[in-house]
Amino acid sequence: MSTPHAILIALLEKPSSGYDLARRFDRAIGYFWQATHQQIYRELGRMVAAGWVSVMDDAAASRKKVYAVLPVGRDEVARWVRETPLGPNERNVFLLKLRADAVIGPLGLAEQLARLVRENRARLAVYREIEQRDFGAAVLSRGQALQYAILKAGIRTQESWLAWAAEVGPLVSDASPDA
Amino acid sequence: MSTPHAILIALLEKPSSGYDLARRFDRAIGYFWQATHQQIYRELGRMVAAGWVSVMDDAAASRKKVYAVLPVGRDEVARWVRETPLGPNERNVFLLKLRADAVIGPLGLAEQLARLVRENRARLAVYREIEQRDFGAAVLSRGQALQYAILKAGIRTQESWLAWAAEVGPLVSDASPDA
DNA sequence: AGGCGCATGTAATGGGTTACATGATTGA
DNA sequence: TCAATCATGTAACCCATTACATGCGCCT
Repeated sequence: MSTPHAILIALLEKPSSGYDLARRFDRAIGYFWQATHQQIYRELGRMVAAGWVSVMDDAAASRKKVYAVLPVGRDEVARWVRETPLGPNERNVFLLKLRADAVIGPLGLAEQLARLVRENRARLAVYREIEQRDFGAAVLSRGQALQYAILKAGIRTQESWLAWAAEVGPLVSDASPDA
Repeated sequence: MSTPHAILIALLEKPSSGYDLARRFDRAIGYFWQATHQQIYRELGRMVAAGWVSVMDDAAASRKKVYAVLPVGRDEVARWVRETPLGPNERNVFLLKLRADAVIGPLGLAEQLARLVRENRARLAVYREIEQRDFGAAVLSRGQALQYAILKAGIRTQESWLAWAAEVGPLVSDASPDA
């Protein structure tokens, strides 16, 4: 999932301490992208060394260090979003890139989305074939019914994601809306 | 995800060689549960040592080793399905357990499914609150629209999974259908 | 005075990923 | 005979997970 970039993006949204980051990753953020506080502290250390983020002692809470993304780190996020190809099945990574796109201007995600859509459509077609071939019978045994249920989980997931993708498409389209 | 148990269950469905297992994990199976051939060979070695599976040279293809699950391994699968609690967000692990349930009799998954349903309903409620609180405005900026899209991905996922769970419920219910 | 939550870290383990390696079979 | 696929493995690295550790501040 690329923990460092997930952290960078979270810091772009709001500069935070390691502790606060850990809490954010425990809450809403953590449903898609997970990181423990140990990973967070380790990556923060590395990223400070790399010059991607800065550290400052919090004025209010004495023993708190607030991390913020430096321009170099911002560029690194943009580079990662643009250049790192998405594996199949990496929808949550795409969501992470969307988050980056929401914070720092448009990054041209249309092509990557289109690719995901193509792959997921293809997978859905495969599932549909299996469905017709293996589960066409009127009566299924318990085992078959369960295997069918597993397949249906896949089918539903694909369909629901594709419907979502159709909605987001316009938001990441490179062409201006009314050109 | 527990690679060893994923392999055991795949072997229960069909005794295979390491190579064939790797191919199965590359295809349909691998959409939910992934394992490279190196992991597979390592785990097969361990499980043979543990007495969970047996090895036999394939009669047809000379240099092929066919692995099959022994009774002890079968019991281990049943134990794992029953006793290992599901973390939140481990829906694919539940699917893996369903596959085990499909191969070796009913294993009493109703309770675990009910728990997942409760958790996912709660999460959906949280998302709905965020939706109303943060995205009620008529006009959203580009960034807000994208953040909303990310939230909607979560909402859709929850809804679609809950609909699926409602369908599977009867299949794993412990009570007999018409008692 | 003691316990709990805050806040930051270190250390060790185990598993996943990648690269490397070998030999046998099949088809062009 | 050359390349590609089959089939099995070893080795090294990196990362995630778990456990351990420390000290401050607040509340009772």
